[in-house]
Amino acid sequence: MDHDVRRREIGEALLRIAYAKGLQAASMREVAAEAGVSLRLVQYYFHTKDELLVAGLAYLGEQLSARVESHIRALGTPPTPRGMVYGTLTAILPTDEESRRLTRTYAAYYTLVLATPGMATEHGTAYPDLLERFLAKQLAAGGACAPDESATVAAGLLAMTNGLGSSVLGGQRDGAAALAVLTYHLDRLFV
Amino acid sequence: MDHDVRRREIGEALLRIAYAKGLQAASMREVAAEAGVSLRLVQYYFHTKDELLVAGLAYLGEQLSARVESHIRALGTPPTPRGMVYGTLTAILPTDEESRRLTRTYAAYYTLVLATPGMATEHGTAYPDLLERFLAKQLAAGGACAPDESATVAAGLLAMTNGLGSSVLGGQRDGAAALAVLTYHLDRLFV
DNA sequence: GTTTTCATGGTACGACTGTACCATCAAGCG
DNA sequence: CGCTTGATGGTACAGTCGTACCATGAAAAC
Repeated sequence: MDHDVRRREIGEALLRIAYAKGLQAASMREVAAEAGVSLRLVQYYFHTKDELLVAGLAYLGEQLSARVESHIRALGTPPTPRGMVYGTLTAILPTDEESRRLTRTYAAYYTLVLATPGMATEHGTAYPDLLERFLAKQLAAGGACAPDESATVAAGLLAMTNGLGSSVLGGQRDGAAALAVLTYHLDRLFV
Repeated sequence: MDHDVRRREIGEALLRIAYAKGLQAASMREVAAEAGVSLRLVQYYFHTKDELLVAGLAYLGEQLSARVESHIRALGTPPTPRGMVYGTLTAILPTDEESRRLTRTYAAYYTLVLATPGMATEHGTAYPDLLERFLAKQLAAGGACAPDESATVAAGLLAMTNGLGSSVLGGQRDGAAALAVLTYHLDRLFV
């Protein structure tokens, strides 16, 4: 069987466990059972647990960026700057099943990433920075703020979205309420 | 020796470990060593590990709210609504040693709280909600926004602050940059 | 056809983990 | 004085963890 396919299957099993029970519940044996393979196979395709965890984070990053892209693309043509910003931020806000899955799984990785310096930087999670620059460009293009302030506004907006996502995951409010808060602030920006 | 004092000592040891190495590194033995007591004593004062973790979270919550209060009080009299908002939000942004300690330790608890439904609600962390209402009142009093929008603005502001805090902890930017983003948005609100 | 390589299974090992159990010592109380 | 109660120490137990080791079958290479 194809190596990459197998690795992905096992990686997805890890992400399912991380989503449902958190990373601390993700032992090698648990992942093997979830993927329907033997413990030895998990060891075979990922020599060590760290390798498995890192691969899982990479898969998750792929899925997240794919979701953002498809969300923007679904806005139809031509996408206005306002639509780009709206589409990007709503893509990473846990409002539907998929985004809830992605954000919650990412949250499961959060403490691990914090406790492991260099995990985010080395393994494909410079993504927030990229997103922020993209947002800044769209904000400036849309005339939502002065060009020299776009970076600041973008940073604030992305941080707000992440913070709202956390509050949704924590049960403080539901996705609709979070979306309302976000759109209120977006509407204030775009005239 | 006083029971409460002992419990607090051990709880603080737990928080130190959570801050430095994350909660997953906080075993009973590790906590005992950090507190300079025997494993048996940790068991004696906290019958189970869950009890210890919950107590640690409670201590952390105390410290966080104490920090917010003292930060507001340090603004001098009379505190303006703008000062209240500014003081509250900068208190929970990791800009100095103490706030970095508090937020990072809280972040260590984050996944545990998410994975344990009812942990936040049952054990003294309805705090975000309280904070949000307080902010909303100050925003309305300060004329920063229409009274019927103050809840939305407060929610957005608190979410932004939390998101900025996450980015600081994740190494995406430093505390000063986060503070700059926050003050920019606050200045836009208060005339 | 033999041999090497790859993929897979099973299992054992040592190091942890949380918790339970037993012993000891001091203090207070009858 | 004797006895109970609270505080502490040490340690054992059962389970789980990541990882290493050995075996086997199948396919491919020579």
